[in-house]
Amino acid sequence: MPELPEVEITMRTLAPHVKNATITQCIARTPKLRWPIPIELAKLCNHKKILQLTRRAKYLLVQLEHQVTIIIHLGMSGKLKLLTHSQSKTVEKHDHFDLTLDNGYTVRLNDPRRFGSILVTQAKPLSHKLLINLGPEPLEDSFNAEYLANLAQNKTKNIKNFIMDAKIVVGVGNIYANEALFLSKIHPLTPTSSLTKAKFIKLVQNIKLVLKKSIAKGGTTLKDFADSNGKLGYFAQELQVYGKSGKPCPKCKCQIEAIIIGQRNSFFCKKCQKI
DNA sequence: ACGGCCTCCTGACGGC
DNA sequence: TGCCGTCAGGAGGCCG
Repeated sequence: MPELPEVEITMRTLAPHVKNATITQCIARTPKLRWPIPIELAKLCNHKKILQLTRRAKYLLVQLEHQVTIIIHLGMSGKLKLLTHSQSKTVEKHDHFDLTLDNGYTVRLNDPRRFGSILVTQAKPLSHKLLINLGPEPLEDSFNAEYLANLAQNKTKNIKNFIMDAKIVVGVGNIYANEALFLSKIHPLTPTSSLTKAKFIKLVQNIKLVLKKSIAKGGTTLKDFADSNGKLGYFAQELQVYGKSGKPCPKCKCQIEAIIIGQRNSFFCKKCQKI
């Protein structure tokens, strides 16, 4: 299930197959995912050429000619499948939405939990209300220690929720937040404002590191993620603390602990990660 | 303005 | 074997 690396991999594997293709049909089999699938979507998209597939945070942007953009979010369980037209005749459970292309392919959204979304806009996609208030991309230079330290002043909340806040920085989901904090030797409950500049430098480095490593490993993390070609990712093998409660810390061998922070499972080593 | 809690939904898994 | 409770990778919205 998609965190940023999964969405990035989906974009990279899909882009070459959809770029310059023309949409011949939009099929919505489910009226509502997280939000209703816009009624006007087919009318806006049919017979338009796909200029580009890009990503902002965990949103995929299918940019069409004439200033139309389809905004796709995979939620917690969404996958985009790339199918040939003959493969696309078999519709499986939770196949909610199709883009049929004139080049022989169909892009299909399968999303068991239906937390994903399909939206469309005729304005600049980055000014869409879901995108306009997002923080910087974690892998871009504008996300750096100085930026983070500046925002951290007077912030009472804990560092884990802080880095998972999309207004601060996008794309740091629960898994990668846990991993980056472990590598930075920062306890997840540390009050944000009490971190030193040196810790922010480490933290930013490690957020970038875990995301890049995960992307390089074919994206992914957990058991049921597959990219749009159905290939599984291998980052799960690299996890140091996520999901490892009771197991020995890879550095000091004492037991990894699990606590709930902001309703999310959090894993850390209390010896290595100090407040 | 902000932080924290709730919620949408299905499937997988563990325990009895 | 099967039923039930619990938990899951996201994130907008609402409440205090």
